[in-house]
Amino acid sequence: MPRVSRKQAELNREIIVEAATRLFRERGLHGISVIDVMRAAGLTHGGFYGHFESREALAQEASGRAFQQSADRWKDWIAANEDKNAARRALIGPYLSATSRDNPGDSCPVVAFAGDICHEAADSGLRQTFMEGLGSLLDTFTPLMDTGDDARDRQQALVQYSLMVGALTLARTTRGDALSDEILEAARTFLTAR
Amino acid sequence: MPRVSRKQAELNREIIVEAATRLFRERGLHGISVIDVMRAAGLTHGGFYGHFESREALAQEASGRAFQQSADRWKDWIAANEDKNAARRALIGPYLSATSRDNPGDSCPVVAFAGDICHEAADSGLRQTFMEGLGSLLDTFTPLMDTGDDARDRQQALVQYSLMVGALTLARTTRGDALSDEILEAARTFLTAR
DNA sequence: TGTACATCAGTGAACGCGCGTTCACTGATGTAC
DNA sequence: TGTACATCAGTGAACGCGCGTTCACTGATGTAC
Repeated sequence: MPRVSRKQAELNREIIVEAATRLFRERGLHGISVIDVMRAAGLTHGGFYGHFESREALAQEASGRAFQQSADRWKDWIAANEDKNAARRALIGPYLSATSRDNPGDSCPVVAFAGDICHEAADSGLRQTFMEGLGSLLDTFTPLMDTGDDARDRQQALVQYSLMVGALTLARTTRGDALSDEILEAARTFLTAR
Repeated sequence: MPRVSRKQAELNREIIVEAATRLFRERGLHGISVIDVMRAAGLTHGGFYGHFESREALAQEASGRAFQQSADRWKDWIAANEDKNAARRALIGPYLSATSRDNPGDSCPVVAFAGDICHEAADSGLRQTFMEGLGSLLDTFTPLMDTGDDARDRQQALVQYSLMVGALTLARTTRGDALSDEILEAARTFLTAR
C-alpha cells in the first residue's frame, strides 16, 4: 500500500526508530539488519532510505534515543526520591535486577553498546553519541553521592557506575548459570549497604 | 609453496591460532574474517579448512587460549608475591593500566568478548568456553581476598572483579578523552586503597 | 643410500548467501484551479 | 466543494560486495622398496 499520508509517514519513521532502539540494544550495533528493523516496524526494506541516510545514521539516532530514554528514566527516579541516598538505591536496585539483565532491549545502552563501541574509530559518530550519552548519565549519577566533596563524589560515582556496568555485563554473559544471580546480588549488596 | 613439512604445518597452525587469539580480542568475535586471520599468519585463506573445522571452531580455540594465557599470567603474578594483598595489587595495577586499555589484543578476554558473548545462544560453544574461562579467573582471584570468611571472600572477589571489568570496558569506550584515564585511576585508587 | 611414487599442505578461483543500497513502479495523497 | 493532475511513501526486484566455505590443482614431502 504505497503513498501513505504524511502524518502516517512520520509515524512510520517513529516506529522504525523505536524498533531499532530496542533491537540494537538486544542484538548489538552489528547484530541486526535493515530488513530486520523494517520487518519489526511492519514495513518492507525498500522504504528505509526514504527515512534515513544509511543504516549507520539509524544506528546513531537509535542509540542516541536509548541514552535519552535512560537519562529521563534516571531523572524520574531521582525526582521521586527527595533523599540522595534513597534515589541512588532506587536507581541501583532496578539496574542490577534480573529484569534488567534479561531485557537488554529496554535497559542500559552503555552496557548494550560498550563492546561494539570499543571497535569503532575515534571519529565515529556512534562513538561520539556513546560518549555524550555516557557523560550525561554520569553527570546525573554523580550528585547522588554524598561524600561532601565534589572531587570525591566524582570518583565515587565513577567507581560505583563502573561496578554497575561490569556486574550487569558479567551477569548477562553468565545468564542461566547460578553465577549470574550471584554477581548481581554481590554488587547490589555492596552498593546499597552504605 | 604447497606441501610444507608436517612440522611446519603444525607450526603454521600454531601461528594461525596465535594470530587469531590476538585479532579476536582486538576486533571482537565477529570483527575479523578468515582471510584477515590467514593473512595475519602469512598464509592464504584456502588452507584454513585443512586446520580447522570452521571459523567458529577457530574462534572457540582462540578464545580458550586467551583465557588460558590470562589465567597463567595471573598465577605468575600471584606466585611472585607471597602476600595475598600484594599479589592482588600486582594484578590490579596492570589490569587497570593505560597499557591494558590500549592493547586489547594482549589483554583480558573477559572484557574483549563479553559484549559478543551476550548475543550468543545459551548452548553456544563460545559461550561455554567464555563461562569456563571466567569461572577459572574468578577461582584464581578469590583466594586473594582476606576477609577471613570464604563466602565474604567470594562476594568481595565478585565485586572487585566486576569493577575491574566495568572500568576497563568504560575506559576503552572513552579512549582519547580525559574521562578514560579518570575512570582507570578512580577504580585503581579504590581497589588498592585498602 | 638412492629412486619412484603416493600423499597432502598450501594456493587461488569459484560458489552461495546475506546484507546495504538503489531503482522502476504503484496508486493513494496532496494540491491547484 | 469538486475535479484533474502532480507528488511521493512504500514495494519488491535487483545490484555489488564481502565473507564463509569448497575444490581442482601444484609440487615438495614422506615412504616403500
